[in-house]
Amino acid sequence: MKTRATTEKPPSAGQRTRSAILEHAVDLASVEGLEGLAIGPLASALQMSKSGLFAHFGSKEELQLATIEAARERFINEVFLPSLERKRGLTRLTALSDAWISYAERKVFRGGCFFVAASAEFDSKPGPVRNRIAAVMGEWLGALERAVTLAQESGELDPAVEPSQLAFELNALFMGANWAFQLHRDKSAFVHARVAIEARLGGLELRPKLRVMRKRG
Amino acid sequence: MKTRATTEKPPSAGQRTRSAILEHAVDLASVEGLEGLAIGPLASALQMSKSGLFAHFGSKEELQLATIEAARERFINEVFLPSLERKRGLTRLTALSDAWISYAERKVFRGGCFFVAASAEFDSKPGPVRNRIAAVMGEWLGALERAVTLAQESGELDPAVEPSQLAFELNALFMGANWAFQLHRDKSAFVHARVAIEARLGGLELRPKLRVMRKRG
DNA sequence: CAGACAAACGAACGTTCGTGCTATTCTGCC
DNA sequence: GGCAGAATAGCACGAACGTTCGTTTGTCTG
Repeated sequence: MKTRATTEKPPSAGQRTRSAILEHAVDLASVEGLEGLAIGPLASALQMSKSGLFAHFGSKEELQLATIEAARERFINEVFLPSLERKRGLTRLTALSDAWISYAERKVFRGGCFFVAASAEFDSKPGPVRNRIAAVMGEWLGALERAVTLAQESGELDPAVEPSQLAFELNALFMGANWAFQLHRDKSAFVHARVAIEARLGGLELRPKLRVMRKRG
Repeated sequence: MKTRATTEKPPSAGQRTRSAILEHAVDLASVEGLEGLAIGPLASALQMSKSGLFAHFGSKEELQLATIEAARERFINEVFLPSLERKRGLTRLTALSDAWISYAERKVFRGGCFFVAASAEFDSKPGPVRNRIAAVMGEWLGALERAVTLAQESGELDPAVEPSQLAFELNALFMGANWAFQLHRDKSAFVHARVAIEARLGGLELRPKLRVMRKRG
C-alpha cells in the first residue's frame, strides 16, 4: 500500500479537470455502481461535454480503472494514513478499526464504502476492473493483517491467534456495519460493530503485567 | 418468514414458464446484478422471444421484484427450512450458521449470495426494489435474532448477550465469508468464518452442569 | 367443428449508452 | 504577443436496452 510518486509538479489544466472528474466519479460510482457510472450524466454534473470528458480516458473501462485509483487514494487518506501515525501495536490496530467505522459512518463515499459496492458488483465479472478491485482489497486485508502481527510482536496481543483469521473477522465486522447502515439506514449497526470489535480485541489483549516480550521478526 | 399460500393447484402452462424464467433470472441476476439483468439475453437463454417473456411481467421492475421473490424462496428452502427441523436452542442456531456457510460454499446462486449482491447494488437506489430487498433481509436478521433468543431461553446460551448484537455479528461473518470467497476465490474464507462462529458461540455456550433453567417468554 | 382465450412471437419504436471524427477554444512558453 | 499543442466542444454513428403493437399458435369448451 504505497502512495503516489514523490515528484510534485504543478498540475496542468488537464490534470486538474481530470481530478475533478474523478472526485465526482468516485461518489457517483459508489451510488450507481461502476457499470452504472454513465459518461453523459457525469459530464453534465461537471458542466462538460461528453466528448470532452471522454477524451481524458479513452474508454469506459479506463474511466472505471481511474475511478478505482481515485477511490483508493481517498480511502488511504481517510483510513490508512491517519492510523499509520499511531504507534505500532494494539494502538494502531484499534485506530485502524475506529477509522474504518468512522469512514463508513461519515459516508466518505456518498453511497457507502466504494470498495464493498465495487466488490459485490464485479466479483463475478472477470477482467481488469475486477482484478484491480481484488488487488486493492488484498492490499487492505494485508495491511490489517500486518497491523495484527505488529500488535503481537509488540507483546500487546495474544500471539496464538492467526493474523489472517483476526483480519478476516475485523473486516467482516466492518463490512457488516456498512451493509446494515446502507440498507437499513440504522446507525445502531455501528454500535454493534464497535461493541464486537472491542470485545474481540479486548479478549486478545495482553495486559502489561502478564506481557511477554517477543523479539522482532 | 412465511411460505407460499397453501392452496396447491396444477400450475398452468404460463405459470410453469414463469417459474422457469425466474429460476434462470435469479442466477443471472446474482452474476450480472438486478439492473444488469437484461430481458433479451434472458429470453435467449430460455429460447424465448423478448416479448413473450416480457408479457409475463409487464415491466422490468416487476421482473426484478418477481426475481427477488424467487430468490427468497430458494434461500428459505436451502438455508432456513432445513434448520427449522433442528430442535430449538443452540442446535438450531448452529444449524443456521452452518447452513448459511454451506449455502455460500455450494454456490446456491451462481454469482454468490443473491441478497448480498442485491443489497449492495440497491442500497442507495430508493424505490420498491430496494424496499423489498431490505424487507427480506430484515426477515432474515429477525430469524437469526429469534434463534439466538430461543437458545437463550433454552438455557444453552449466555442470556447476557443482546440477541440483535449476536445476530449482527453472525451475519457479518456470513457476509465476510461470501465476500472473500467471491472476490478472491479463496475457500479459506469459509474456514475463517467457521472458526470465528464456533469460537463466538462456544464462548457463549452454557454447559449442562451450570445451565440455569429459564421460563419461556 | 367453431369459437374463445391464454401464450408466445416478430418487428419496430424511442431512448440511452459508449465511441469516433472534426472543429474550436484555451493555455503555457519563447 | 503569437504560436504549438493540449484541452474541450459539437455532432453523429451503431448497438443495446425496455417497451409497445398486431398477429399467430396452441389448447380447451360448448
